[in-house]
Amino acid sequence: MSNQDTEQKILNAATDVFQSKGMDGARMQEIADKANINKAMLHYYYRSKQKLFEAVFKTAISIMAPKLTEIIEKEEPLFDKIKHFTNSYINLISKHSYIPTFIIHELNRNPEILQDTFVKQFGNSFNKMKTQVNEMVENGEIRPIEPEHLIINVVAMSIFPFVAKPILKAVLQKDEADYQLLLEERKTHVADFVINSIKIN
Amino acid sequence: MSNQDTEQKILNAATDVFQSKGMDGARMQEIADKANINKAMLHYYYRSKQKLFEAVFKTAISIMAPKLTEIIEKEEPLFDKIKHFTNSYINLISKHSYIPTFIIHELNRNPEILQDTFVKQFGNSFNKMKTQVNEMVENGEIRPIEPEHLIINVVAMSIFPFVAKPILKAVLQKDEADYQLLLEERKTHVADFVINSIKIN
DNA sequence: GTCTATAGCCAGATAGAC
DNA sequence: GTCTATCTGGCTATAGAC
Repeated sequence: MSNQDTEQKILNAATDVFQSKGMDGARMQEIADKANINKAMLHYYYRSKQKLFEAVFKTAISIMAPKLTEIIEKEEPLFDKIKHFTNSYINLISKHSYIPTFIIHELNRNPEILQDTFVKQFGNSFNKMKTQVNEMVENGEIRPIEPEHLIINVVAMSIFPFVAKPILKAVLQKDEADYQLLLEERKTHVADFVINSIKIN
Repeated sequence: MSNQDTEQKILNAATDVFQSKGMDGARMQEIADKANINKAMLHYYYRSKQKLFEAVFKTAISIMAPKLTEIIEKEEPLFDKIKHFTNSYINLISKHSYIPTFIIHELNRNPEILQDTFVKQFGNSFNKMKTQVNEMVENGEIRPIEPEHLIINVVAMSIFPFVAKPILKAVLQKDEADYQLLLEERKTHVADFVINSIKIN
């Protein structure tokens, strides 16, 4: 098998295991088993558990971050932006549902692993949206709101149902299919809820 | 020293370590050091790491759950309920800021550890609020909304800023003091935001 | 590049003296 | 109840044959 295939198979297996068990709970043996290769090969390709973890973490950020900056940076009316965001971000997370909890846990363990590049990129995109919101408030087009709170609200309502899935599933007494339905509903519900809150009647 | 004091000292130290490192990342030695006792004593009082962890997890749930059910169960107008919830729940979490991330991570690792009692208690309280919301919608007192989405929204906006603190602090470029200020603002902001969204003008 | 075998370490748990 | 010393198992990592 070619180098690249093996390397990719390892990264895929490592992604599965690290994202569900976390850095500390993950076992190199389990990753090797999932990749159908020998444990020694993991070290041959990635040198150490730490380096393999870093590759997985970096990939996770690179899946979540570009879409986020892309949407809030796009030149379009605020309400459209909000609709696009909730729809495509909830869609994206549905395909990678372990990532948010993984990122949150690992970042709480060790906040330093956040890359500068991501923070700066987001900072720039967010500044544009800040201006957009502030201008609309000044022009009386929407109710007064701090852009920071607005974006936290949108992101929180989009992501939280994924990270709190086990507890929400239990207390709302939903099976897997019902919970998936609820997540689907949120693609439009969250946008409507936010727009209702800030629009002038 | 009395049994109870030692047992409590151990539980406090274990809470610190488990909540910041997680079950897998926690070390019995570190807990012993924090409690200023011998490692063997941990096993004398709690038998195993697993049992000590369960005690910590149970305590964490018992700190978060009663307040939650208490507020949503109280007989009072919906808007007051929302205001009380965001204010006192954000206040409570501020005093135990590691708990939400801890619960979320451990529940994703192993969803079975959720106690039945908590789920049932919450289920009962939530049913009352459900009726309240549905009646207000039918009477045209608030905009149409599914009670489930409403409660997810309120809880998400209250808790998310704590679990995503490292990433939000970085991208919003806030130091610790500024971030605390933002959390303080959310006690009223979240309630206002929600009420604006559902109230009829 | 891929495997087997093993080094070396570290953490949870316990035995046993006091 | 509290300590020291130690057992035991499991895990990362590597040496070395092919």
